[in-house]
Formats: sequence, structure tokens, C-alpha cells
Amino acid sequence: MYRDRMCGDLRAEDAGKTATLAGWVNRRRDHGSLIFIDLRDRSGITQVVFNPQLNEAAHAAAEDLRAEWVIQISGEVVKRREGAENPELPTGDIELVATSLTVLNPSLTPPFEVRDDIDVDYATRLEYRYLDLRRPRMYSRLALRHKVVKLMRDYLDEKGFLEIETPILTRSTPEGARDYLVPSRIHPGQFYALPQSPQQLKQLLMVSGVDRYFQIARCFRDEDLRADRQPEHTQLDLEMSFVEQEDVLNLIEDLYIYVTERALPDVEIEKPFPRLTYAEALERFATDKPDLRFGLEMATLTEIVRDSGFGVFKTVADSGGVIRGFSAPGCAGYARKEVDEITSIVTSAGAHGLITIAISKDASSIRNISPENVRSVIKSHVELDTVRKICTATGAAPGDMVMMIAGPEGVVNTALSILRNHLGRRLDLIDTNQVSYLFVVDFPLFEWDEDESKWAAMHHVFSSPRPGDEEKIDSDPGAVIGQLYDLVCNGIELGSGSIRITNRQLQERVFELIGHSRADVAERFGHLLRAFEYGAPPHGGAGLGVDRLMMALTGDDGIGDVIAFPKTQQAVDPLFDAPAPVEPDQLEELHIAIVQRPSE
RNA sequence: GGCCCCGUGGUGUAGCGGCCUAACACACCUCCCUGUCAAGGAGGAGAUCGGCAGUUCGAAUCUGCUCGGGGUCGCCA
Repeated sequence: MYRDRMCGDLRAEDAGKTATLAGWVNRRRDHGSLIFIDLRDRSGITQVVFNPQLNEAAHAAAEDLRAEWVIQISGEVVKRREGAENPELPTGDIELVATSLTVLNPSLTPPFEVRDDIDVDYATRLEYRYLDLRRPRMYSRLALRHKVVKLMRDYLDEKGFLEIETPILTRSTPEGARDYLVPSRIHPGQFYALPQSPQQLKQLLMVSGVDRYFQIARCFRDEDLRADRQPEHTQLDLEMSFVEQEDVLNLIEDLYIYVTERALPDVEIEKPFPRLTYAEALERFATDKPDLRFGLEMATLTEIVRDSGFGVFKTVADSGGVIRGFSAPGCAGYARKEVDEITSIVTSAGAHGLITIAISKDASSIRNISPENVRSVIKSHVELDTVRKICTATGAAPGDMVMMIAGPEGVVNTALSILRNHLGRRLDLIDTNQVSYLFVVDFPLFEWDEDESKWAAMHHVFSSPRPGDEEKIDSDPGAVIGQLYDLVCNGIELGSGSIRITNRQLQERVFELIGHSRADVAERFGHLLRAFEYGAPPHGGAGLGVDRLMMALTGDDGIGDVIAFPKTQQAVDPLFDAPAPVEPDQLEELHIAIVQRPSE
């Protein structure tokens, strides 16, 4: 037995007992004769004392110890002498007086120190990920993730869900993200695809009568990476039979409350989860994934300013664009430099510029503002009354600054949403102790793809229209509302789900609208459509990102730290140095030849 | 594929045309030290400044290309 206690366990009441600990040397403090070692394992740190007068051999051995050596120590737990307690450590009231030391494994000098309060180059961290993960901050993320996933399993088990594995080697499907492909050795020239999600498989499980399915499923997408995207991510995939949208939403809400309250007992959750329609979310927050931990709600000003006399407004409004904005509280005093900084945020998001109106805090009220109270480029072009209307619409008060953007609706919303999030942080409006879930519902089923001049599924092709909207598929596709929902947390889109189409004819109309030929559909989706003809129960579910949930719960800006072994933005694993070339023999077996493109 | 930021001893930074024979902190090595806990003190070793090419009398510093990391747009049903 290497140990009988963990390094984070020992307390004052253990004083007098003997204990054997094993772990890593976190730090060595050598006083010449007295040597202190902070011994670390995943549970915490215990201070070990080597006193030459008490045990000369152990002390002599301790002189060689260095950071990250793996050692085993036996000794007596003693209460620290008065004044020598360390209130920073849970074990700070005691120390282990070493009677024996065994070096289990020495360590090279690590490339970076194993501690939380240092910032190391990301590539170096990934190359030495095993050292990076020794940092308490990183370990706590692994532990929290384990807990969250276990809570999900516990809850769903309790509710009668079956966890079922689905194939990783499956078939490429059209649309969606680029697939990761796996060549077949047995079938020359043919490929498996790694699943982007187990979507069709779980629907087949519903046809199979499984009734309630879930899976902590790995999903693969060969697309460019972002802070919140990895080539492979994990989703909580679930599906239920004989349910309506309301049933699914209620289950998800209950599940996420269950998980969050148990994983993070100290955070506040708004219950029940607010629900916004897609249209309402865009109208109020300029995005379909608003962070509801703060306000800063939008106002549409197009009609107020269209004929106000400011040329830009007129031009944009008459060409079908919009003018929207919001009030940034207490920002009237922003200097030119700060406004420029904010402007560059919206211009890099595609907007032409930012129009601001600062209302001096000297104004007694919006009703009584005078020209001296207003600072804005549009001041000389518009009536004071227009300024009043803008302030009323955006809810601006004296001391605030209205920020407006004019342009095509999509660009305006993107820029305003980025700006809103920026100001939420900048003005410190976010209560980080709050976890704010929200459902966005009533998404349109289809969106017009400008590039390809065709209709495309907003979510995926299996989502069902709202009852009564089926007729519009042919007459007015853009107006079809789907039984489609997103779960959003702290401004992060966790995932989405829908009630599925279970009627073959309806499914074929959808395929037709988005431009799949009959032959193509038969080839690619024939298995699913055939299944639907053998008694498919009404069903629906969702796929919800686990990495992103962890990112929301930890407050991280990216998903890299909640994944044990993530990849870089170039989809490289610096630890394994993957991807990598393979032996010619392997390629030969797979019937693959590497072709050099002329340009390369 | 586009745009933006970053790249200086092991780690994190400073230096931004000559003062650089490159500075500082931590880590590392040697020595001193019995109550430290980011221990302290004295000393030491360690980087031709990501790479290549150019501009210049002179480049860590300017330019171009390239490699690597990050952010973002496109993309991500």
C-alpha cells in the first residue's frame, strides 16, 4: 500500500496519528537543517517537515528532492506550533513530521511550474498537458465535468432513459458540416464518416420502441475552429417518444436545474427558464443567444429617424435597412478615445460605423433636455425632439449614451450583439455568480441561402413544422415556424432540438424544398424514410453541448480548458503530434494514394 | 480562404534603428540558514531575440515572405 490518506485530508483532529502519503513535490523550502515539502496530490497539499534532529536519514534524503518528484512519506501528524498555521490551506493546522521518505520517481525540471497563477503559452501547455492538468485549476475542471456528466446520467436514468451507444463509423450525409472520413480497407474507394451527431440513429431507436434514449456522444466536424469549437466535441444527445415540444422543454429544464444546482450549489439560477421566441430574442437583444444576466435591450429606431434630417438614416431606411440601438447607462462621459475603441468593435463586426448620442447628466430629464445637454454628430442635423424620441425608445436617461447602428438588418444585429456583450463586461453588469438559462423557441424552419439561391434548413432537415404551418412549405417557406428550440446559457448556445418529422410525405416535401433530388434522398436517407413507414412514434429531443456547458459553468472564455486533451486552432494535437503521416504500407492497404496538387 | 494580435534564456515579460557584449522576475545550479509556506540571503550558469530574405554604415527593433500560437469573418444542417 502506497498511502493511507490523501494530501488534502488531514485536519487538526488527526494530530497524533501516523499517516503515509504519496504524491508530488509541489515546493521545497530548505532552511538548511529544517526542510519543508509541500506534498501535492489531486486532493490538495500537506506540509511535510524534515527535522534532522528527529530523523537524520529522512532529512538527508529530502535534500535531494525537487519539484514534481513523486515520493512517499510516512510520519506523524502533528498540530502546527502556535502562529505557524496556514489559513490558506485546508490542511494548514497540521503538518506531517516525516520519519521515512521513499523516492518513487524523480522528475526532470518541468518546463513550467505546476501552479494556477501563471500564464503559459498554450502550445507549451498542450505539449506537456499531463503537467498542465496537475494544476489544481485544471484538475477541478476535470472533476467538475465528471460530476456534471454523472448527474446527467443519474437524472436521466431516474427518468427511465436508456443510455445506448451508436456507431462511430457511419455514413457521410449531405449538408451540414464537412465530415471526417475513414477509408475502408475492405471496400476499396469507400469511406465511413465519423458522426456529426447521432441524429438519425436516435430517431431509428425511437422507431425501435426504445422510447427514451440518451448518450454522452462524441461528435465530429471538420470545420475551422473557434474558441468554443473543437473538431470533436461531446454532446448530451437525447430523444423521447410520444412527446410534444412542451414535454421535451420541461424535461431539459428540470435536468439542467438538477445538474447545475448539484454541481455548483452556490450559483443562482433563474427558474423557470425564461422563454423567448426567436423573433423576440432578435428584437430585444439582437441575437438568438442573448446573455440574460444583464439588460441593455435594443430598440428599433428606423421609423423615428427615417425623416429626421440625417442623411445616413434616410439612405439606410429607404434601402430596406434598419437603424437600431440601445442606451449604455452612465456612459455619457465617454471620451473620444473610448468611443473610437467601441466604434472599432462594431466596424470589425461589419458595421459602417457607430452613431452615439451622449445625454449629459446635467440634464434634469429627457423631457427637459436642452441642446447643451446633447453631444452627438447628428445633433446639428436633427430636431431636439427626435433626440427625445430616441432616448425614450432606448430608455436613455441623463448620463447615458445611446449607441446606434444603421445598415442591413443582419449586420446591424451582429454588431449590436457583440457591442452589447462588450459593454455588459465593460460596465461590469454581469453577476458571475448567476447561471442564466433560457429557451429560444419558434425558430423559422427554413432560411434563404443567398449564396446558393435556395432554401436551407435552419436547424436540420428532420425538424417538424408547427402544426398548421405545413401548408406554407410550398407557399411561403420563410414563414414556416418549426417545433424547434435552442437552449442558451450565459450567452452561449448550448444546443438545440426539435420535434421530428415522422410522416414520410412531409419529410419528402422538406427534402424537395431544400433541393434534394428524389434519387439523392433515396440514396442518402432511404433507410430513415423506410423506417418511418413501419410505425414511427411521434418523437423529439435535443443535442446539447457538454463542453460548452462546462465553459458556461466555469466561466471560461473557451472550451480548451474543460477538455482534457484539446487540439489547437489548426486542429493539431501537440502532445501526440497528430495528425501525422502514415507508413506507405498502411496507405496501400487502404487503397489510398497521396496526390500532390500542382499548386503545392 | 480573408482580416487582426502575438512569437526575446526553461517560464512570463521589458527593450521597438546605434546606449544591447540584450534587462527583470520566477525556475535551474552552488553555498549559507531550525518555522517556512510565492521562505530568505550570497553567488553562478543560461537567449545571436521563431525561421528566411531584404532595407541600412548599423536590425531584437523597419519591410517582405514563411512557420507556430491565439482571436475573428467565411464556414459550423
